[in-house]
Amino acid sequence: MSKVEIPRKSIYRVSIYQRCLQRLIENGVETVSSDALASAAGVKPTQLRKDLTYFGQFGTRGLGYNVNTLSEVLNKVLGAAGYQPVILVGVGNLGSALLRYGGFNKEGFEIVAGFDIAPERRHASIPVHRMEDMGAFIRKHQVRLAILAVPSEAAQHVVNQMVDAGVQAILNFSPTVLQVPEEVTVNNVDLALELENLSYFVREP
Amino acid sequence: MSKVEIPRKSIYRVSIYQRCLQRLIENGVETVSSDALASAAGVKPTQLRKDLTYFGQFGTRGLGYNVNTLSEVLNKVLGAAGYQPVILVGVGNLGSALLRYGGFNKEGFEIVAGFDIAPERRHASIPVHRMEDMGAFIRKHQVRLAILAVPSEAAQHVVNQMVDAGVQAILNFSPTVLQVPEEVTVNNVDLALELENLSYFVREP
DNA sequence: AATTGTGAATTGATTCACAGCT
DNA sequence: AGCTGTGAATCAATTCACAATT
Repeated sequence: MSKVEIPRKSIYRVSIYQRCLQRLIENGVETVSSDALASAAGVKPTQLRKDLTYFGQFGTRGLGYNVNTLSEVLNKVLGAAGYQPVILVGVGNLGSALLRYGGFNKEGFEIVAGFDIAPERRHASIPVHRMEDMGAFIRKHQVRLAILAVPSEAAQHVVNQMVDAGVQAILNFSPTVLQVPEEVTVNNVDLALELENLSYFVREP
Repeated sequence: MSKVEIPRKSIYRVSIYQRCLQRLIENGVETVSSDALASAAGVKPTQLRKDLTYFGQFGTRGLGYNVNTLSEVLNKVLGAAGYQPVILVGVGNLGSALLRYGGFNKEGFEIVAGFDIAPERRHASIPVHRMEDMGAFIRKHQVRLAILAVPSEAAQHVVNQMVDAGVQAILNFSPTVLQVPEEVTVNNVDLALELENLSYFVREP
């Protein structure tokens, strides 16, 4: 078993490196040193190198990394190679704001459906279904990834249904701590909390 | 100098504790143990206690914490006591989605104005001004907190202006690494990255 | 000469274990 | 008896320092 336990933070940073590489490709750059790439990503070069060693050796000593090769490798590592259907559950204030913001629909991701207790909350670009149909939909379309934006009270209940139906990863915008089995991954994004947190750092003149 | 260097993660968690306390208050609970509060917040009780010691001693041995007292203390600690005017810069796709989502306007925060290069992007609830007027506005209204949702290319430039004018903390939704002087705090929220990151954890059946 | 890859050292965060109050 | 507060121990992440490679 090669479970060497890769730190979650490393995986996070790999996504950042990936984005920087994309920009380099656009600019026609062919080779990049750990030094240059790290500074673009806002980390120390040793950290970048250490992060990469979790996945293999991709550089050439004395030279650096081939931008295209590295980008392809990281793509594979991140599993971003294939297509991922995504559902968005909770099409209220925040949910529909997230839909309107198109940023999720890129590079292999597609929000294929919304779900809400009040599905008349219709949305131009994607169909919004009734909550009761979520489980069946997940199973039918083999959805593995879900965005959750329901009120806190409903969150845990909805998550249980999702997980039962086969969802493996959840991007959670509801301000609650979710209980999930350990094979399911949750990324929490708590917008109000982020703002609140900042006010600690605002000090008087 | 009492700079004991409080870990940023602790401050983060304090915001979470605060939210759990709020719920307890609503339910009329008067006292809570570190054990109970920690499990509500999804952390270990020792961690909660350790976090609190950075700010003082608020509990009664053998009993627990008084919910009201603790909540007030944490409020003060987080600087959330007063009123904070907030500006939102970049009223495009994401920016206006964030405005529509009302979640920021609570507990002492108020989004007082938006700024955009194309200010005709008018928005029902708040005035959207021209970008050139941002600096003056920040100075005039003593704005210390800003939400940034401009395209990556523009982000650093806008941030420089903000910081010059006196902004001390930025909630950054632009997918870029921002360069700021060390007295300025940035919280990054990169929605696309969060989703991309999750796909690493989605494994085949 | 430049730059990667990595074991060792360091720094930081979490958890333990228990003394100290109530 | 119950629960907090905390120094000491452990665990995890980062950074250093340098050998290996082109």
